[in-house]
Amino acid sequence: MTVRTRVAPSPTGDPHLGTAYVALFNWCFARSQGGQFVLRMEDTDRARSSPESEKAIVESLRWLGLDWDEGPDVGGAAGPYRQSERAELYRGYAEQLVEQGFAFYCYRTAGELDELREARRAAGDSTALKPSDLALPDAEVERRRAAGQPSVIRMMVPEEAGTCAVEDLLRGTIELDWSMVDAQILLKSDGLPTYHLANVVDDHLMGITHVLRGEEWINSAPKHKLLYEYFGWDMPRLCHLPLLRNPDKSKLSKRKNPTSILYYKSMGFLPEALLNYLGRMGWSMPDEREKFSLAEMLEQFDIRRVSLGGPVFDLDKLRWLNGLWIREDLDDEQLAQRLVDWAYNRENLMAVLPHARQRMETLADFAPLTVFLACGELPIDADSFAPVRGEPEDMLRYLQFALWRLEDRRQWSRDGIWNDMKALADGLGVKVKDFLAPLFVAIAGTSTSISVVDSMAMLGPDMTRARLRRAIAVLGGVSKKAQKRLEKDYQSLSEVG
RNA sequence: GUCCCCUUCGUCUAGUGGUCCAGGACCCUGCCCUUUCACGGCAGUAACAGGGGUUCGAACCCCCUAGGGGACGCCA
Repeated sequence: MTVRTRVAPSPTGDPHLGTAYVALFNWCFARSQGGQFVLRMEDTDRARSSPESEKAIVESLRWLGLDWDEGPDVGGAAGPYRQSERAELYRGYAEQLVEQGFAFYCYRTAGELDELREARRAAGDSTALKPSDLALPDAEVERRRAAGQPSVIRMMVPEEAGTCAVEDLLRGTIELDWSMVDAQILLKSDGLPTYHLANVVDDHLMGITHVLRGEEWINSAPKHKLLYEYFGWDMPRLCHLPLLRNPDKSKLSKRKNPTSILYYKSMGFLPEALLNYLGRMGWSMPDEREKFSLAEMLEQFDIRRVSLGGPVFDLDKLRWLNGLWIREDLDDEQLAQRLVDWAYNRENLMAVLPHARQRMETLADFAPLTVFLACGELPIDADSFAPVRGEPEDMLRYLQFALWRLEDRRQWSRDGIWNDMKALADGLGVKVKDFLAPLFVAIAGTSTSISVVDSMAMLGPDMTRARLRRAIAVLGGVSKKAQKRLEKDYQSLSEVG
């Protein structure tokens, strides 16, 4: 058997906890059955693919202690992404389906699609567009083709009433209504495949027998089943895992919770403990023990012990578990080494020193100056902002705008951050110095510190965003109403900029 | 709105018809240990979403309702 995890680089390049979670269960499942576990880099979307984000994911999984087998190299399976090669590969398969009558070219425009969906929705139907909805008169198709309008390849789907039965390892048979299944685009107008096509083609070429993926994919299973039938290929067995949740039960998301593995690393969590904790999400040891290594989990692994309710990611419990690992599994020698590797390494010191040295009169000045770089959450409260001049309302605005801007930032670099902050200050018509003042407190815990922009660059995207979020909360937060107004201001600011 | 999935303490969970007036862990509270804090030890608060069935018997099986979540993209 061969089990794979698709790893999808996020636009910001942060390796997501959910990816590690699914990878862990795929790993355990494959290994416990004596099978192969392979990775498939998912970057059919041009905007998401970058060597950096691929590297970040791969390194995070390695850091956690998950290893994988080298799968067959299907146009760059886990190695560097080779877009042109893969584009050709999928185009071939898409065109094959067109020839066989299982797919068709579609010249509809985005505006037309919106209208069609709106009409269906208004009628109380599902918004799934069927081949007949999308059809155009031959003459019109010919006209658009001649005019050089872009086209996509869509798959044929059943239009009559009925259901599609999908087998799930944990849930048994799931019946999905065909009315919900639209004529999915397989090949985009830029020539690249969508997930659905790439997923099916890759899995077949890689000889995948089992797919463990997030619950969010249940609804697209009929499309995948259909594609396997069209191609005449064997379909892998499916298993949908529950989704990790925010404290409010919604799908774990960056906006509400730090989700990057790198964040937890910089918060000082041990990889063993983080992996252990993920293994406790929706899964339990037969003897209910809380602390276990990956090897121990593998020893006892049984996919049927997965519980289906979406588990809420609880930082308190993770902290407790991490403490257990530190106390019970590391002697002083090992703990010292972990500390050095984590924060007090040469590379980190060399990065801060240029900023710290001007402010140092004794060596002892170094630690107080830089503590904020080596601690998770800053001990700040509303009073911490007292030295900052200006209205609390303005401070909140600055912090919120900075946060929004940095949430969109893809490349995390000192200069990029600086440009963002400068642009915001200019847009607001305030001095950069005043704009940055509350940020100092949020990031470093004090209004007198080394360059806040450099600090943010060193702390990394997730730690920076987390601190900004916390500062906003500490200052009383932004009410729903205020947020709406801020969003509007922010929008108009961005448009001008 | 339509479809799908899910539902045991605040949170993570054990539990697959009787051994459950529901067990463990985090959190919280109290006590002990201790020069402080923490660790550790002990104790306590706290849940089967609701309603109908099936059965001698239901947290466990079936149905309905409610709640939560997900999907409905030229994102994955």
